[in-house]
Amino acid sequence: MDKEKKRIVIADDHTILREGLKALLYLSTELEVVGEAEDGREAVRIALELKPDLLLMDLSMPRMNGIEAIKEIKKQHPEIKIIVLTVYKTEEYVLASLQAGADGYILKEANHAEFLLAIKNVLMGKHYLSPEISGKVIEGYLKGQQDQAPLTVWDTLTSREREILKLVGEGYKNREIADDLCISLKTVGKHRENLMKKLDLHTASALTSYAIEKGLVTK
Amino acid sequence: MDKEKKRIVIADDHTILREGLKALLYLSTELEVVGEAEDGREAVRIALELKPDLLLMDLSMPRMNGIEAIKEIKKQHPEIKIIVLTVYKTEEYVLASLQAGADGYILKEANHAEFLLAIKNVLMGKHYLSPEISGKVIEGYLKGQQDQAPLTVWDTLTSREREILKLVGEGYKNREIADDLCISLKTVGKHRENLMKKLDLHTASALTSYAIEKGLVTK
DNA sequence: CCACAAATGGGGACATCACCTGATTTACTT
DNA sequence: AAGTAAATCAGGTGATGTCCCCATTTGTGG
Repeated sequence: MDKEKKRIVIADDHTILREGLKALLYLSTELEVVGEAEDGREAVRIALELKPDLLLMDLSMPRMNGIEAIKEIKKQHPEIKIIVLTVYKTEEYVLASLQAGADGYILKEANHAEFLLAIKNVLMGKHYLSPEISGKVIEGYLKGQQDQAPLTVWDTLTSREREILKLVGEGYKNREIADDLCISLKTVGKHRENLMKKLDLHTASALTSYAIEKGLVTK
Repeated sequence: MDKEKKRIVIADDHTILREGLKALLYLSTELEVVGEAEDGREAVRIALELKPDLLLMDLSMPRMNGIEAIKEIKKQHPEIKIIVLTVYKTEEYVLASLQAGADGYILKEANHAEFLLAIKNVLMGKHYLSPEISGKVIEGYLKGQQDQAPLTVWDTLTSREREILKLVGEGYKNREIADDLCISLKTVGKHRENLMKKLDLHTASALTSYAIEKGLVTK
C-alpha cells in the first residue's frame, strides 16, 4: 500500500498495556508506534506535536479523560484518526466518544485480529465499532436524534468546569491544578466557585464527593 | 540457564492485554506463553491442567476473582509461581494477594523492564513487589508476621477516627462534625490531623477520596 | 453587529484548614 | 501501681479555600 509506515500514538495510563500494544504493532510492517501518553493532557500535547496518523485512546485516564482529549485534538487536527480502546461497553461512553469525534471504538476484550482490523478500517477513512456494542449504539443513536432535554445540573457544567472538578476529585489542591493547567490560581478558584454555586455545595470535600459519585475520578 | 523455556499462563479478562503481553514475552528467548484464561475459574482450570512455571494473574475478573483463584491454585500446586498484575495499589489488595499465596505483585503501570525483572525474580524463587507499593507493604507485612497487630494502615485507625473520617467523607465541615458529635472544633481538627498523618494525606479532598474508596460513605 | 456564554484573571474579606506546640482524663494492660 | 493508648481540648501561625466584587477576551448564534 503505502511506502511509509503509518505513525501511531498510544494513550493509556497502564504502561504494561502500552508496551504490549507496541510489541503487538511491532509485528506489523505497516504500522509504527511513534509516541505514548499516560494521561489525557499528555495525549493532547503529544498528538498535536507529532501529528500521528492514528491515536489509540483509553477513556479513563488521570488529569484529563479521553473524551475531553478527543474533542481537543479533533478541534485542532480533525485529520488525526482516533480509536477509543476501553473496557466500557455502555452506550453513554460510546455515544460520547463518537460525538467527541472518535473514528473507532474497540473493547479491551477484543483480540489481535479485530484490533488490526479496526486500525486498518479507520486508517482507510472508515469507522469501526466493536461488534459487541455496535448493535445497541445504532438504536440509541437514532433515538437520540429527536428528543433532547435532559438538563440535569450536571449538564449545565462547562467542559472546563468538569475538568477542574475531576482534578478536585482526585485530591489536588488549587495551586497544583493551576500549575497543571497553566492558568492562574484565581481562575481555578473561580471555576471552583462556579461549580459550588451550580451544584449547591460548599466545601472542597463535598465537591470531591460529587466528582467521585459521578465517576469522574479514575484512580 | 535452562535449556527449556519457562512455561507461562496469562489470566486477564482483557484479550488485547493478553495478546500484548504475549507479544512482549515472545521477544524473550527464555519464556513461552502456553495458555490463557479470561476469568478466575478458567485460570484455575488451566493452571491445574497445564501446570505452568508461572501464572500472571489479574485481580478483577468475572466469575471468580484473582484472590480466590490464587488460593485455589496454591492449595493444590504450591510450586506454581503466581504474579499478580493489576491496577490496584492499595495495601488491602497487596496483602490479600500475598496472604492468598502470590509470589509477586506488579502494577499495570509498570514498564517492560520491571515486568521482566519481576518474572525473573519470581522464577528464581524470590518475591517481587512493585516499588510503588513495596514500601508501605513490607513494613506492614513483616510486622504482621510476628505480632498479630496492625496489618494495614487502616487498622491503625481508632474507631473515633473512623467515625470522623466517615463524616469528612460525606462532605461535612469541621464545625458541623463538632456539633454533630458534641465535641470541640479543636478535637475534630486534631482527629483530622492524626488521620492525615497516619494516611499520609494532606488535603480535605484527599481524605474524602480515601473515605469513599474505603466504602465508608453510605449515601 | 450585538448579545451571550465561556474562560480567563484580579482584589479583598473572611472562614476554614493544615500542622505544630502543648495538656488532661479515662480506660485498659502489664 | 505504672505505663500506654485513646479521646478530649487549647493556642497559634500560615496556607488554603470560600465567596463576593470586578474586568477582558474569545467564540457562537441570532
